[in-house]
Amino acid sequence: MVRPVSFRIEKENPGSLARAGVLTTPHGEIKTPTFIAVATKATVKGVLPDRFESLGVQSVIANAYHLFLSGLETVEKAGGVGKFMGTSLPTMTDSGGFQVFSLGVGFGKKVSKFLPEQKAVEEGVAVFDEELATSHGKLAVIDEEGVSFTSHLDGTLHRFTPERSIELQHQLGADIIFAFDECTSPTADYKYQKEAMERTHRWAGRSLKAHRQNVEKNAAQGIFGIVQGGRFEDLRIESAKELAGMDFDGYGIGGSFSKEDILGILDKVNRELPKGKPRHLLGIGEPEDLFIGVAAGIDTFDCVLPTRNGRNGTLYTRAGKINISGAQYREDFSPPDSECGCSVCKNHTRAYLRHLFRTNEMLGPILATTHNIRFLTRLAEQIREAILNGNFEDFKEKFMCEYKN
RNA sequence: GCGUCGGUGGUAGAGUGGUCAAUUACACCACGCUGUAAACGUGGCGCCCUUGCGGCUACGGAGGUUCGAAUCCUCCCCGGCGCA
Repeated sequence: MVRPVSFRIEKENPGSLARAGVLTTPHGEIKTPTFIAVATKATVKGVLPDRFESLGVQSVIANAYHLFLSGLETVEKAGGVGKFMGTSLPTMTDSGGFQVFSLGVGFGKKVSKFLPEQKAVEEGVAVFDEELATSHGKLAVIDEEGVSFTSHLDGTLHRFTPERSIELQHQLGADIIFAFDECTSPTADYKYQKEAMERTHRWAGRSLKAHRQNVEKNAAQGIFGIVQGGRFEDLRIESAKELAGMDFDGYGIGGSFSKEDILGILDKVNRELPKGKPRHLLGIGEPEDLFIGVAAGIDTFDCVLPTRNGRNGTLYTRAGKINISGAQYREDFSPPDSECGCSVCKNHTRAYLRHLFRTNEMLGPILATTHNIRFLTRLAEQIREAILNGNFEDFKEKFMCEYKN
């Protein structure tokens, strides 16, 4: 049968794993490399859906955990997350695995290890030790079958299993869904990392099976597996090999937290994955990351930074990031980025954006986010062009030379 | 003119004999955010420096009481309110 999601490589870059390609989905093609905008709760915060195309956004990724907690039924009745949002672009949903991590370790960078205790599961009913969870300030506890967690919104108890996550993602109806994985803390020790990775592999198998068994959804949605293994090279390679042996439509690289972490071994991971299938780097997407990722064989990226930074007043420019509320921009009547060409750069000045942020006007975050999104999608477009023209290395060097941060 | 209440750091506003260079908020300055519990968070915010449980100057002004005052007393200046 013809799969709903397929990938075609147009051109490879000699000397690296970089390639330009086309990812085909039921809702159209995605030209890669590209940046996927994050729409966690069915909205790219601050960006009107009817502007996606003019901003070069080819696809958005929503989140099963967040939409499960609010709006699931509505989204399903609306005809899926894309239709609900009012966009005809291809969509993706993340499985919620990352939330297990962020809720499990608490918020912020102060990560701690998960409780490895095996929670008994009887007759498919979750046994949740609330005291155990709350005593550690955590909202989630993991066991072999899945994860029990309390909603960060109202404290209600819920349980995700690979099967459940896939079911939710079927209801959300995105073109591409992700296997349910366990995203570990980057500081987790080898033993736990290995344990979590092996569990993720088992969950990957269950996720895949749950998806393929649903004939209708299997014909309408593609599924990506997620490589784990933390910062350990051998685990990452083992994970890639293991996942490569499963019949996924594409792969996500998860659990990456910094350039120091996964980006250094990314190419080794990607060499183990099927060359002809798309690779998505989950959650990573600073400008420099795009170059590193693409060179290591990544096709698509998603990252909250362009939107979050936009809301918080940080703008991307060719020369690096700037904090627009800085005093030095008070009378800077130049555009955010002189070469960007987006509607914000065409019509507005740094001084105006600064003014909007200082006065707490909602248009400030909106304009900043709009520009940031365009900055990333445009950069990806330029990278794609460079690959097609055979001058990826030159473009990379030129950009990195000017971009400071 | 009499009476009364009040004058604190950019602003508002705590403090009402020592632990006060002075709570807090806002403003201001800087920085950070990487599969979004984030339109959020952290730090700074009198001056000086060899940056220290350091020095100096400060709570309208001048004096005084006291070991010690933003805090008590006296006079002056300024403002609100009331009566003339």
